[in-house]
Amino acid sequence: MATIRDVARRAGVAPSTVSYALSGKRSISEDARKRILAAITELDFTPSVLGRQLAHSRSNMIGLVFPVPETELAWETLDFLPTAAATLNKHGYGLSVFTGPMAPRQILKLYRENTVDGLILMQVQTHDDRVEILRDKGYPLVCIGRCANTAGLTLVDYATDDALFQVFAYLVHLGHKHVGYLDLPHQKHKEKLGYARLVELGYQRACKAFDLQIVCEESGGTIEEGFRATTILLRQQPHITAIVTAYGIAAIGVLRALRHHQRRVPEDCSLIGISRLNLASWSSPQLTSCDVPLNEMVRIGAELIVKQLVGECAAQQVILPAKVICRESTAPVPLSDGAHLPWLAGD
Amino acid sequence: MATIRDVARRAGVAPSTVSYALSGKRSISEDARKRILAAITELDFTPSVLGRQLAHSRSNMIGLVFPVPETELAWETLDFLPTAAATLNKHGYGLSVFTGPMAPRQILKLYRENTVDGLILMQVQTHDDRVEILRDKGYPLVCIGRCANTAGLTLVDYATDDALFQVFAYLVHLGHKHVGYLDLPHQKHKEKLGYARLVELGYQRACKAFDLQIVCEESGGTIEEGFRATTILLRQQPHITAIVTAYGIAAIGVLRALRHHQRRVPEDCSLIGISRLNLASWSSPQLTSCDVPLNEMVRIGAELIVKQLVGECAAQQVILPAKVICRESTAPVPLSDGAHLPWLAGD
DNA sequence: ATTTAATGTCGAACCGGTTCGATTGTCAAG
DNA sequence: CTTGACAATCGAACCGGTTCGACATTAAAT
Repeated sequence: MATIRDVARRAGVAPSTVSYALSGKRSISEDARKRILAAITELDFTPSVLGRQLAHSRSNMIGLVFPVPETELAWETLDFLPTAAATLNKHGYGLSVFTGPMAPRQILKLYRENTVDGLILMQVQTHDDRVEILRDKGYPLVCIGRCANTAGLTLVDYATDDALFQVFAYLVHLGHKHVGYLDLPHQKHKEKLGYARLVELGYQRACKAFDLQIVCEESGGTIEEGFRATTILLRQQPHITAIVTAYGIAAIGVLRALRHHQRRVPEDCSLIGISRLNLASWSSPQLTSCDVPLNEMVRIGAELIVKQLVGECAAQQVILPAKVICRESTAPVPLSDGAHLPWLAGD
Repeated sequence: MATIRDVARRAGVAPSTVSYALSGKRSISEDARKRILAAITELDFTPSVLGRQLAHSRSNMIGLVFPVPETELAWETLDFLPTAAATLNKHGYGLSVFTGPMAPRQILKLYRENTVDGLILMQVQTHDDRVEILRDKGYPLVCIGRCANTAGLTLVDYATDDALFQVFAYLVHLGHKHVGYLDLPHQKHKEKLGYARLVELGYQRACKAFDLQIVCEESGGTIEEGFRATTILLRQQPHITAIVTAYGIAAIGVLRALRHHQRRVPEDCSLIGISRLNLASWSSPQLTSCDVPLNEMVRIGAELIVKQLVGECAAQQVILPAKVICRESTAPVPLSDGAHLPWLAGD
């Protein structure tokens, strides 16, 4: 493979001249430029990125770090990955994917050994060591999600709290009074995912604002858990006319449980929550929900990390607004006395 | 940031000695090793990967190339991406994601400028320029999927042809006679996806082997297309008791269309095909299908590309076997005369 | 005519590890 | 007492671009 020195020799100039001809950082005579371009073509020269990287001590790589999902399928979609790749490529950066639970020192190492120039960090926790350390060192960083102390951080998040509030508001608007709520599991709360904290906040705001009879049951983030929790809810309070879940894929389990217990959705029972777009629109019936725009969030995150590296912006915090998207899983509270539902016949 | 020369000075040895101490490629006295390790700790030294990369002319990066899906949601899942990342990391390589339609020269450039040491290429077409060129140059490459001429290639694929055959065999086994088939659209055939060719092969094998009345309709790979095609199939041949689709997400559209036309699945009409695991198990009813083990395929692909780079293996071709996974969307052909189906009442 | 400025080019140092050949020291075999 | 083999270490070259300071040439300003 030809090097810049080969090109220089062939064109009868110094290597530095070739470099300047390519980068345009100094002016070059038309004559020299022509000879250099010819030499490049003849030698089929492609500059290696490795030399540049070493000279600049930069890898031009952005890392995207996200932990392994609890269950293999819990990621409703990962389409934000190609989105991130495309966005970064557009700006001359590459996307390097890191997965699995990474200790803070492993993440630090990525910067120190120049594996990446910056990171996009997902699944940020309320108190996140990784964020603390990186902020401390001043390494370029964009968080997807919020931690407790966001001072000086660049982050992109979704108004999850407002989403949950809106979900309840929408049910109230439809006339529902008896609502089942699939709470996030204790374990999640303990892990203190930023997400979980916001869900809790929105829930409590809704409880205060609306006069609803809410029954609660903890549910993990799997189909099975959604099924189990729904079954318990229905046993506990057969009168519920709507179920709220903040944990995307568990909604599938809720749908199954409702069907299994002969509740039609949405005629007998509405289902609403927070989910990913494709999960909501692939299921039958399609789910009315606040769709988390993870794709858009990561796209913005990618833009922000690039801006940070170019140094053209201070810390920014972008919170995307929540909005209920009406699909097929919600309806006004049933007017019927529920006579066709055998378990309510005795009422 | 401390360099290897700083460490050497501090430990009172030559830089090369430090390098050897770290790599173990030459023996080092216990005394020197101790001093070097101490110096590393004191200086908080982390070797930069950039120097090593330049010295070796290797980036230790593997690229994963896959085209943009035709519609934004056509990727039922991308969970093979974290899988690939984890597998490669385990072997000391990084995963770099490339997306969008890449011309052969762009891909060539990735190697020439040392952006990647090897590639995993997805969505391989029957006649694929990219593959031809890379094979020609002898660059390390693993294909996910098959092209026509696989000589000298390392690839991982799924026995898609056999999958399609088994799908029909299973329907025959259940006693079905009138089957609707959602064919891949012409456009796809023209693009000559390796996948499409195998589907066609399996379909024709099944047509020959079984005595089935098959009605065919082309369908794109979207929910809407699946819905549209199914509607046409039902109009064309109301007697069909089963539908086969090879295009994952279109199955969702089929389910919707069947419900819309008052066909219960699987009581009135079975649905079966080829799909991704999570698509099949998230839908209601869960789909009986041959699950494409894309995750496993990519994992194996990652292992193979590493082996290729280490040089410890010749070209290998791995074809994962197909198997029908019975879920909820298939049943024996209905014995009833279909009297409850108004459009068959006149029969 | 002389200073000043701008343009074009070169050479060398540098980025941070890696590796080869040479050198020195030590111990055992001849 | 040599000679040979092996262990431990050093110095220098190298990987392939980038960039700074110096220098030469030419054009514009005084």
